[in-house]
This record gives sequence, C-alpha cells and structure tokens, in this order.
Amino acid sequence: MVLKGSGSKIELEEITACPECDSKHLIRDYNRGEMTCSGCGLVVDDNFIDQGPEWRAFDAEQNEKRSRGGAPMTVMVHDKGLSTDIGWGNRDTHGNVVPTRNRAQLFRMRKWQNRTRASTSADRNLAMALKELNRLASKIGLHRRVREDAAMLYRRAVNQNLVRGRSVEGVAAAALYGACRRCEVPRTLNEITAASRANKKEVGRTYRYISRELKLNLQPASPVVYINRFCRELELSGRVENAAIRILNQAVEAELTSGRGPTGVAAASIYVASVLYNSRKTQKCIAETVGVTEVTIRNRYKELAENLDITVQI
DNA sequence: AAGACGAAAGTGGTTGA
DNA sequence: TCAACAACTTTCGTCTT
Repeated sequence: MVLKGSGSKIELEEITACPECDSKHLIRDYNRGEMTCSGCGLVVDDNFIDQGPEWRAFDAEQNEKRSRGGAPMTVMVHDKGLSTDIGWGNRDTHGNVVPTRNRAQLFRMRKWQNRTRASTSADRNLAMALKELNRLASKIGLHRRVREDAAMLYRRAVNQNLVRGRSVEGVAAAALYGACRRCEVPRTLNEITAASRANKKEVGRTYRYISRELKLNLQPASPVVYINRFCRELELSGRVENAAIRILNQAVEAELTSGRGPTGVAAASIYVASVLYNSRKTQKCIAETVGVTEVTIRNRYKELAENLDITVQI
C-alpha cells in the first residue's frame, strides 16, 4: 500500500507484485512498516499502513479498550470512509449543550462539511456509483468481498477515464459483473442486468470495454461454478449435484464445452443427472432457472449423450 | 395435456481479411 | 468496415407419455 500525497488529496494504491522480479511473495513487516520481496529482497514499500487491529484482545474489556477509533477503511465509500463528520448531537467536545444562538452556525458548518466531502464532480460521480453498486449487490445477494472488488474496479475505471460518456448504472453493473467473474461467484449477465436499470446490451458492451482497458484477462466462467447454485434453486439432492459435476468434468475432457455458453452446458449436465437419478426436472423448468432456452439444453444434452456414452432411460 | 423433439429462421457477437 | 461463422433464441409443428 503506497500513500501518494498531492496537496490535500491522498491516493492509496495496492501493491500486489514486486516491480523488480514480479514475484507475488511479499513479506510485510508491520513493526518497521516495510514490505520486502521474498524473491529478490527488494524493499518494495517502506511506508505502508497496517490496517489490522492495533493490539490483540483476549476478553471483551480489552477489546473495548484496544479497538481503533472509527470504522475501518473501505473502498466502498467514495472517500474510503476516511472523512470527518460533524455529529448531530448539539453538544460541544466537553459534552456541554451548545447554546441556542450558536445552533444555526453549527447547522451551517455541518451542511458545508457534507458538501465539501464530495467536492469534485468525479467525487460525486463515485459516490453515486458506489451507492448504485451497493444497491445492486444487495438486490442480488453478493457478499462484501465481491462488493469491494467491484468498487475497486469502478475506481480504476474512473482513474483511467473509462466512465465518461457512459451511464453510471451501466458501468456499475459492468464492474459488478467483472467482480463476480474475478471472485468466481457465479452470476450471469442476465441476473445482473435484471437488477440494474441498464439494459443487457449496454452492460455487456461496457463490461467488455473495461475488461479490455483494465486488462482483467478474465477466462470464460467455468460451468462447474454454476452447478451448485442451480441445483439448490431446483431443489435437487447432493447426489444429483455430484453426478452433474461428474458429467460436466467428462464433458470438459471430451472437449464438448469450449466455445459453448457455460450456463447451457451446466443446464444440460443438471438435466442428464436429474434424469439418471430419478429426480427428473423438465427441460422447461431447468431452462427457466438457468436462463437458457429448452432448445439449448436439448442441443447440449444431445452432444453429451452422443459423446459420453450416457444411457438415459426415459 | 404436458413434455420432449427437431427443423427453420432470426439475432447479436466474434473473427479475419 | 464488412462478410462469414458459430452459438443461441424464437417459433411452430409433431411425436410420446
């Protein structure tokens, strides 16, 4: 983590690899505030911040005493949660009640404090986008790690001037989709756009754009990551789920999956597995859950049946 | 009647000239 | 920039259970 100060602005930049030898094994010495590369010994950073707790606490009382003041730093708030708020209680630092004649002044100070927090248009844009990201993530039910990653992607997009000319909703949805892919949390583009105000075409286009510009180098999602969730949604047993994964692995080996949509292949595997284990779901039912058509399931499942020597008793 | 099957035509994205 | 292409969708008629 490097602090880059320019005037009143502080930028935080995550270091993940050694600039000298590109090794990812970096040793953090929190006592000295140094980060060294275990490969070549280079001191990568000599001024980084320990974001962990300040002391270990062994009981509730110690925890109370030793915890840091304020919330932890987060990329999910436009100023990373590092700004200062003027509290709403009408009391001064000594706990004395602020006299009525000074309350209007306090109110004005509070108002301007809030206004100056998001001073530039870029800040305001970021604040709006992060709000939108959070809304989307809550609607879809994504956990904190994915949200933070999405927020990080959005910030990088803003820094590289990729947002100008595009809608905040579209870029936010695209960042979230990218974060899902990076974190291997399977969400289809359809699911994300259903929660977003932007349409699928725009989100898809924006996603490809920022993926290319930010050099995310994301591989197509593996169909396996979808199996668990879709089986759960279809209320299929663990036995069927395992069978679907086995079928899918065979399909991967037989090279039946490359170039095919991952959801289609996953859907076909689930369908075959459900038939084999006598918990048949209709093609229509699976198609609706997975978000492909019955025809796609049929085409994929025909290929599986032809190439994998699966005997389906109907 | 519901589900499965398959043909045909159309759509949107990728690739290579 | 454009045509060719593969994957996928939509629609619809037919067959099977």
